[in-house]
Amino acid sequence: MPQKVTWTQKKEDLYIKVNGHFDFNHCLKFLNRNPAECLHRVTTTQFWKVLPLTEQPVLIAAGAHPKGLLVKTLDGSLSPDKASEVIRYVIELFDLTRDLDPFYKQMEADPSLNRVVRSLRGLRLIGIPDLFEALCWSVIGQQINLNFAYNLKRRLVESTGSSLSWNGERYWTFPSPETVLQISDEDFKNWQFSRGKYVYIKGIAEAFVTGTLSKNSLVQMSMEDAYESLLSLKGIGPWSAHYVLMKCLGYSEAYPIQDVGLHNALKYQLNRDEKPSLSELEDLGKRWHPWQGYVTFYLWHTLIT
DNA sequence: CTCCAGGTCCATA
DNA sequence: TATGGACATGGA
Repeated sequence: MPQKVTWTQKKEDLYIKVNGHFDFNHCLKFLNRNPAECLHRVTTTQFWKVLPLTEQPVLIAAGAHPKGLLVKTLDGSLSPDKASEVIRYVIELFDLTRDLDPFYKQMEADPSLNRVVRSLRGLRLIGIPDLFEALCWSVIGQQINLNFAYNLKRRLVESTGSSLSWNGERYWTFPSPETVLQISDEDFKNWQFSRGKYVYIKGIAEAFVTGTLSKNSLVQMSMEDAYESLLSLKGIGPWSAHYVLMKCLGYSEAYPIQDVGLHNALKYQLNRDEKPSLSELEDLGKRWHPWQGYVTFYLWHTLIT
């Protein structure tokens, strides 16, 4: 059962009350894990981002507040429609409707990972609410190290995305599918994308533009059907499909079993010399069901230096 | 120099 | 159905 989230508005401030476990600092640490991140900014106590809403982008600064989150919108007045869109986006971004009690109960019985999970209590799965962005990011991240991936994303976003300046800082949004389709292969090459990556990304953009693909249609399917739809896209394999199911479509049981980060984190946390085998990963996945995605995310968090 | 990074596709047998 | 190579680049 999803957990209830309530909120109140005072002028440009939105106070979101989170029921259940929530630790903003654990979330902030994950959001701050790479200095080359270009789609949001993290300061000591605040998370800053331009939200890509339907009418116009809105810059927010979010910080901890007793029992929840205080979201300040920083540019212009906040109509009721806009406010509820901001709320919806923030709820998805921080997975605020998830009831974590069953997850914690289940993991308490897990002798190997209960300490890790306990140490990150209140961490929620940080999502990528925008499906196009999530798909592109999964393609960009394939096979290469994360630092390089963040640089590729940054070159793409800072060359073709939109930006908004506030108080001397510039905030970017991910380019639209239409914009991505206009990018020349030459540009992608100069940004050091492999040919595979930009062909896949353009193909995905094409699927959005032609209406073959939309988040709206995927959320109405079963997880299995959504998985198959994602797999049918060139460049989206099992890892990417599961990545998108967990980061964008809200499936806590999505399980990117091929993920190298997951393998390494398990190796360390289980105190092994080798990475776990595929069959062991499958067994672990069965044990964690339906929280494979959450466990994976918690393990990713342990990799932050 | 070799191997590995948040994999995936394609050719070949 | 299964396996090998290519892909771009940087760091260990």
